[in-house]
Amino acid sequence: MLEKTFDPATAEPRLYRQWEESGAFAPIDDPAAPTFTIVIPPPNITGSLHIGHALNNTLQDVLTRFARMRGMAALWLPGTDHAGIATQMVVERQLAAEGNIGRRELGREAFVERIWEWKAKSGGTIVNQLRRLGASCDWSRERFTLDDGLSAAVRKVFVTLHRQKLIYRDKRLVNWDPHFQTAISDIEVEQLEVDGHYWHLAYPLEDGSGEIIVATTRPETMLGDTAVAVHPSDERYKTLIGKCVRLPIVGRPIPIIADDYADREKGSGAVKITPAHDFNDFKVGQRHHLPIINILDAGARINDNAPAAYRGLDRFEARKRVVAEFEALGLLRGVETTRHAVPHGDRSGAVVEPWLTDQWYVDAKTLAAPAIAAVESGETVFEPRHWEKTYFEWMRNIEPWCVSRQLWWGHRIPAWYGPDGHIFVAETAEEAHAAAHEYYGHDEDLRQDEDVLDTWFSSALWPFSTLGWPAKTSDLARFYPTHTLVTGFDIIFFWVARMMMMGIHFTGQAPFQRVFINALIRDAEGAKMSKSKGNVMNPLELVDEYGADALRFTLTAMSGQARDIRLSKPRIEGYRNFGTKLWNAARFCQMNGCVAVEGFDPAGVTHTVNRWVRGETLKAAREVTAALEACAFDAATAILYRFIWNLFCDWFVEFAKPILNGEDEAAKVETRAMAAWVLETILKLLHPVAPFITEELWAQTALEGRPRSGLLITTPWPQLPEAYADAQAEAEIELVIATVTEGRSVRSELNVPPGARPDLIVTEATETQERTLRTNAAVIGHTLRIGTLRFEPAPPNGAVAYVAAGAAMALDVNSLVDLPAERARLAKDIATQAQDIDRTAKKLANSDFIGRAPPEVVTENRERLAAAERNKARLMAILARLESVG
RNA sequence: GGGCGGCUAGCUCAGCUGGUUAGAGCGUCUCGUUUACACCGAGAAGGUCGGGGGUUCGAACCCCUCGCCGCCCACCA
Repeated sequence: MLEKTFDPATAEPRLYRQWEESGAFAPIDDPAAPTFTIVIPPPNITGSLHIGHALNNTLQDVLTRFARMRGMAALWLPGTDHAGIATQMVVERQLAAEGNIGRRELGREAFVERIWEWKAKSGGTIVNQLRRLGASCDWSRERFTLDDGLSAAVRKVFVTLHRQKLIYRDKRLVNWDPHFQTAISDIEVEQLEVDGHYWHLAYPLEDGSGEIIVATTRPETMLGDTAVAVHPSDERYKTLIGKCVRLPIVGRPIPIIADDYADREKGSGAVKITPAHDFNDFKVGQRHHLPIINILDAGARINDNAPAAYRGLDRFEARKRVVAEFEALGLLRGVETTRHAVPHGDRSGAVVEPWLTDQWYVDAKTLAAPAIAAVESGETVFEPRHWEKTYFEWMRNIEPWCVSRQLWWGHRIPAWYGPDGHIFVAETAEEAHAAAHEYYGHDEDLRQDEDVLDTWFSSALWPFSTLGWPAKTSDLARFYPTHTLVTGFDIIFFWVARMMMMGIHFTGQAPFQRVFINALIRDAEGAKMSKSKGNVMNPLELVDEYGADALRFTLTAMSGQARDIRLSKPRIEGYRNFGTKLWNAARFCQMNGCVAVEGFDPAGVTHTVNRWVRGETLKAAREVTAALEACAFDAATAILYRFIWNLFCDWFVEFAKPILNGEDEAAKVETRAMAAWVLETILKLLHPVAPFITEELWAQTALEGRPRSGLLITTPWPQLPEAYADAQAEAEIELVIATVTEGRSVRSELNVPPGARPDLIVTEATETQERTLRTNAAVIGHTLRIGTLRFEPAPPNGAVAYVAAGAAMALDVNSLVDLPAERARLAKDIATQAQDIDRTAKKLANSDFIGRAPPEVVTENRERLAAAERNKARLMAILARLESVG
């Protein structure tokens, strides 16, 4: 016998172990089976499961389980990301906390060794947390972006792209993070609005004939100024073009140049040019062949290119000093406060500096073209579609991707330098040396590039590197391209776009057929969850509190497209209750001997209730299937919820009761078998979203006397024949339900005592309706709690009439009736009908409507009007009689 | 400055290519120990679909416009 409720705490770990040990997570071997592949967005090894992961991975699991049950070779390939900066940060912090020597003192090799040790101990945390959610990943294929295979893939890609001239070394301005002292890519820069100042500085003309005023928010950069630019057609400055100003503090003469970049509307119209520390100025500098004077070191302190007094000063200190000195020189011409955007490193939070260095770049523009085409052609489809715009927008304006990082944790760049600076790019040191030997004609000492690659470089290869590429493995042949990628919009640029580029370039095929972009989870107030706000919801705690299924169902139900999800506990609680409801329905079935019958064919059932529920089950199965195919997760859960609670529990189980307690043995046998069949179908349909409770019920509602032969996780998905639909049964049960629903409403509004069992007298009904009501008398009797069901031309005195699905009937509540309440009820019903008549009649009186609306819509309205008029007349008659009696 | 998404019941959200009386869950109110379930059952109240204009026989849905809210990209003159 089932317990009263499901106990997730004990059942979940047990069930998960069972699944894992059964081998169900691995794709089936059948070469004929179509494949369905999802590669997990690899979580950072430093991470722990947050609610966003919970959503993202739940959806992946739903899709994977769905595909698996449909007989596909379903592979959900898991793994983790080495997360360069994040991991290096964590271990550095740990070193500091333990009072150890720092990274630099420790040395590169020892430090990296230290990270591997840390990874061995803590790197598996998040993966184990995924198990608690029920994630059915094929753990035997788990990968890590820094494992040997993936590292080999990274080297191969780098070398190949270099040979194709799609990776090159270049000296240009990069976004430099002075905190981590590494270059970062454009998209790792976050523009933050901050309060700042706008200083107006006067630069005296060299010939003493006056001055020119420039405005800046970064006065310290003037130490590296090499020109002042004005617009060529700016009358104010025309005569100054070609002259020089003497740069205050520095004393260097710099030219006044004409360039379109200068905006006459902004500031004074003259702009200082610092090619070494501003992206726009850099371009101006190139156009005019200006010297590039770098005044910052890697830590963003002023270097030796500046006057001695400034050397070693922090940039913000230098800023104050420059302003003070201008003021002292009488050259400060004004200060305004402003709010403006300042670039920050997304990891460090430090203000990023444009800085001139040598870095490795990927020619993203070239790689992007086929990646754009793949989405244009529909080879890869974004879901929801509008994200394609975001993708296109970025891809069409893509800039070279800086992939080198001055870090230690990551893929070391496979480039070696000879003594003369010649670069040998090779997959191994041996190959590099061989190439050097050929180049120099003898052996030479080579020095490997110190830098590592951007973490996203290896992530970009994830869909094929994890399947064994560059080797031509059977996995690669079988599971690539993958089917669906489920991820957040925040990494469309970082990850999705780059996987598209690399995937197409190296395999000729886009890595996914479909990219499903899931929503962002916010708290109940709509605020983004963050540790500092203290509004984070820990998914593991929610699993502890409500069970994994409840959390999964909630996240799935709320993952409507293109929308933030506001997660709140009452919602999760509601879905926990839903599980309990199902559990108890199963318990009811069990108590009534509703056990699956071997060889039972629902096609053969004869009882109306059973034919009806068969058709409804078909409908639900069809709709859930379609919804899951389309990633309409919210629709899928809504259908399941309604079918299970509002149809199976509320109506079918109630209808079954009188049958199961009745005398008709044949009907009992049939209904038991049918109830068991519907329940089994429910368990299957619900399994992808709520795997634990369904698997547990599957086991506990085993065939009579025998355990199940297999687990639900690998049980075939319901594929029901269209012939299960039964319009006649549907119409009949509709009448029964209307009879009961309307009758209940009458009882409630007239305050008929719950215990009273009034007779129900049917006064007007078609022959079919009469037959239906007759055959379902027991069912109506039980659900509406009436005495007898009779057919008489007129209701007895004191009976309360109502209309259900066009049939007129009356509840004989006699002395029980509350007259004023009854009058009010009738008046309300009449008003509703009158309103409907009014609206419909108006529509039908419109000749345009008759002429232009489709005929079926017109007919529909005619019928509607007739029905409403009939109903109104009946109700009026009843009211009149009531008045005469009362 | 460019772009995207949203604005529907007290709250959170559904409403497909325009077509009956705009739905659900939660919350609220009334009633209920009917042997699956109080993590339950029955009933009820509650909405001028952000404002305005237009197209149409007909608009929550299509077009224009305005207003808020959120986000992305660009912007350190």
